Amino acid sequence: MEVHAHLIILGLHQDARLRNLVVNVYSKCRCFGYARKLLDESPEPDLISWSALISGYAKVGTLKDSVSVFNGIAKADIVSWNAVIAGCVLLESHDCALELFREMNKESGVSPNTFTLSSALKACAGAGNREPGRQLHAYLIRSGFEYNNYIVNGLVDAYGKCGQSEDASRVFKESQTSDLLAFTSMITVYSQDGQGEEALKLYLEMQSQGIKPDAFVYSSLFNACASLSAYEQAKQVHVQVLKLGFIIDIFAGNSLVNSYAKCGSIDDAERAFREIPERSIVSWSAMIGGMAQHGHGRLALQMFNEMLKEGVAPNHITLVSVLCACNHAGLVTDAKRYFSSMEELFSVQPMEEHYACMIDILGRAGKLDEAMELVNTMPYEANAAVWGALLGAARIHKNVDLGSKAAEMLINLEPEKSGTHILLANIYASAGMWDGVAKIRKVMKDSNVKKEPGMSWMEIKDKVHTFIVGDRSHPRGKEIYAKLEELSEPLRKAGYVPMVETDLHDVEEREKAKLLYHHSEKLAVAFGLIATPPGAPIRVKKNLRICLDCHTAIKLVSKIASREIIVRDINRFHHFRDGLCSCGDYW
DNA sequence: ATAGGGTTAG
Repeated sequence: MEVHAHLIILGLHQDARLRNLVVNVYSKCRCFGYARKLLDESPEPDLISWSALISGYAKVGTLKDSVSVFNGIAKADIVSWNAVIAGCVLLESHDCALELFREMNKESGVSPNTFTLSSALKACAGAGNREPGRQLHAYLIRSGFEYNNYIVNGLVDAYGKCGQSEDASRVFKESQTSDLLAFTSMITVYSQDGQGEEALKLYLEMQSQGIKPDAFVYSSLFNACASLSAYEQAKQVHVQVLKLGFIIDIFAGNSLVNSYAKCGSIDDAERAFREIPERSIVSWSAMIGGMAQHGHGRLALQMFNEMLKEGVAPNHITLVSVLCACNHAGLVTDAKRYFSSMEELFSVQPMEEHYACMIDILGRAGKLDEAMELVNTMPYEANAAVWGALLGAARIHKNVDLGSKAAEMLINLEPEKSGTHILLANIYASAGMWDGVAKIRKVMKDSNVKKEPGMSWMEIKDKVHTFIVGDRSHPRGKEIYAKLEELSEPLRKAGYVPMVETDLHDVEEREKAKLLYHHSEKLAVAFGLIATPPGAPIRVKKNLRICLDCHTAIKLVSKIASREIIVRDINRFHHFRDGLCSCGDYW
């Protein structure tokens, strides 16, 4: 403003070039009123000034003004097109950005450059369901922009966010880039796609090329460790960060908290949490969610209260975690209180997820009527999560009617999932309805639905050991089976009786008992006993829900062998210690 | 003058 005043005094404000410069200064200083007025009055406004104004409006969040300035330009040049498209992306109007991009290509006669394409790719990534597409990708190759770092990064990111990790990886490999951001994008794609091993491998390759990682890389890496449940790996990466002298930033810090929690160490998670200098709502949610998964319901609620005391407002995710904490700890009354007052106290309207969680809580606790009432009165159509919760409740409380109804709905919604059939078969079996079991077996055979094989993992140093039921291919297989044999007598004395569940495999009863004793989680625990020093905790991960028989057996093993055994199954953590499990047999 | 990567649940 002072500059403008000065120019007026000097009588120079009529000079077109100076005028435009002043407009730019105004735009940068976010004095858009002045900038626009000067431009409107200007006899020869230049495109540079208009573009600065377009982008300035977007940066303060007023897309309408940004677009209207753009629309007012008689003949837009490349920079003004780029500015308005980037503005749309910045404000997450991805479809608007792509629409403008199309219009530019078709009607304007202006050709896109790397700036335009970079924004267009980011719009594809943001829209999520719109992959870069053959046309755009082909254009990039034709135009020779293919190996530009911004473009490589944009393509990798867009393919990744659209769930096409193979395309992302192909682009990345072909580009042979050594750009930090492209590496980060590729590592992120792998870690979000559940390919933790690949993420860690690429991180090593990046280091061997002498590329210095930053906090962005580490937040993705910790996520990779979380998805692998790789405690030792997480620790190693954490040590590297500390050695590099980074003060962990908030994203990497949150990621680390989550990672330690998902790797089975809630204590390490809490230490990492306490070390975050400015904890955000994400930090608190991660910590509360972690405690919930570990079955520490009361502690999670304490944490939630501590958060409220510090004046941090919960969001919808925090409240899902809070309800989850109540669920895993069987705190029905608390859950009801939080659920019914969340809107009033925290201004968070209950969403589908909160309803699903509440229905799960009621169902598990055996309040099936209350659960159904909530299903019928909630403002949403019951989705797979809701029917899944009801099916689980029906299994626990042996309710055949509810179980078959829920299963029917689930099979319609997710026909490809085998778990539904299996759970329903379990319900029929526990009610002695063997013809029902046989019918399901036939349906599964006819529709080609295969039971997902149960698998368990155990990490020692930086090697992951995989186990499948009855598998003898592990290098120490003989010792593992010997260990199980050795345990069978003390187990029997402690009261263990094999619970031959209805298995959908066509095997003889005797075979079943043998298979049961060699379930993947039992193999992993036995391996843990022989491969780790006495007294060390044993951490196992399973891809499915832990089976009832294994749950009973591992409780007893924890006492017989004086070991803490931590099993992360598909839903939660089980901490076995001294003959008991943290889930209180409620899972 | 206009462009790139990361965190929490189910």
